[in-house]
Amino acid sequence: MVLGRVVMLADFDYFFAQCEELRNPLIKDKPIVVGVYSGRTEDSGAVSTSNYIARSYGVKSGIPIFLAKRNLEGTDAVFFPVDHDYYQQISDRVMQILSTYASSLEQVSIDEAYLDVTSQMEGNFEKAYIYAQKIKQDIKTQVGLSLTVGIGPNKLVAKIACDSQKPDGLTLVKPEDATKFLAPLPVDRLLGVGKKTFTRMEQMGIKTIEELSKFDVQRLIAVFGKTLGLYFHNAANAIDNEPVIFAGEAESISKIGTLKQDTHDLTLLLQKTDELTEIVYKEVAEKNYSFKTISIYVVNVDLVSKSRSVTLEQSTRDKEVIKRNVRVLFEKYLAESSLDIRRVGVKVSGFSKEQPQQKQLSSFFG
DNA sequence: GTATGCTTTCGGC
DNA sequence: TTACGGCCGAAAGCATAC
Repeated sequence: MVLGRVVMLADFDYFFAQCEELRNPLIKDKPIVVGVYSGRTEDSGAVSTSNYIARSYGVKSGIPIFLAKRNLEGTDAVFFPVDHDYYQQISDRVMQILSTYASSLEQVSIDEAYLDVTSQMEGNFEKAYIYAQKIKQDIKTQVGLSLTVGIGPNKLVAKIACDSQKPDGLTLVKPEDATKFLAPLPVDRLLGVGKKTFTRMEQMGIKTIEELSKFDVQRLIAVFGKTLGLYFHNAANAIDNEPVIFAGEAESISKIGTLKQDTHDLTLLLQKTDELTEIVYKEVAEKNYSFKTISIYVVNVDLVSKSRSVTLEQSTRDKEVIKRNVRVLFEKYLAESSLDIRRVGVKVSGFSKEQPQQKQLSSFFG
């Protein structure tokens, strides 16, 4: 007999800021802001995460640090630069604990993971609620962090359940309630529905997931193609068979940095990207990857970002190949755009573990 | 025509 | 009135392959 799946999404609350609270519990009642400082001026940078007290002042992820300071003027707010190594250590600990509760764990980011607990629950959703409370309590006791859990018959429902109540939340959606739960939500809550698709669906008279679920499949297929059309139809009907599987290594490695001064000068730009390349290369070499695609990333003075990339004929693991291609990409880019540049980045992707492909003599004789 | 792959942009955290 | 990170995968748009 095949059990219906029981899937959880565990998502740690305001993770970076909560880690700072953990390190220094005395600041818990204050607004906390964790930000990335570019080093250009005292307060140049952006907010990465803030606790809920800071959020009540409109201080949220992505806003400039100077704005956060202005909003929090007169409060006893505390500001921290991101300490990624520390957050990673905490993440490793909590993920390790979570993994003991599941048959499989799929980490989606530093603070988020899916758990397949079907066999632990024997398919029983009543048990799952108690089980999730136990997990939350265990993490609270062992590590001291709060998290939000969504439970559903698959990843899709678990994710949306999780989003529905934060922080320190626990939302359970039974299989028989799943379609009812999704019905009133706007279609862009579904993975795969971005701005363009949202607009297209809107024009077709589809705004809610319920409307999408009732829409004729054949017409969906006619508009979006077989794969996407079927996917949308299933998702809207709370059907999702994506397994919870151990997520492999990252698909790309990149490094971005803010320049001391805005510039359009190739030599100055390459000076910076060479530094970034060294760091990227070090990580790629440590992981023993070969890579096939090299990209540059540019943020102009107007804060508009652009990227350019090349894909090589053959994968390589050569640092000089990165530098050569970054140079060529920048030469081209600078000829196209006359704006001064504020930030630059280097990215490699298209990884393989093997040595770079080369014609093997043995194949001649095989 | 549909699927696949590559490039660029978008958006979440 | 200005001022503003870094990283990732998803989405979108196109070209080419099947």
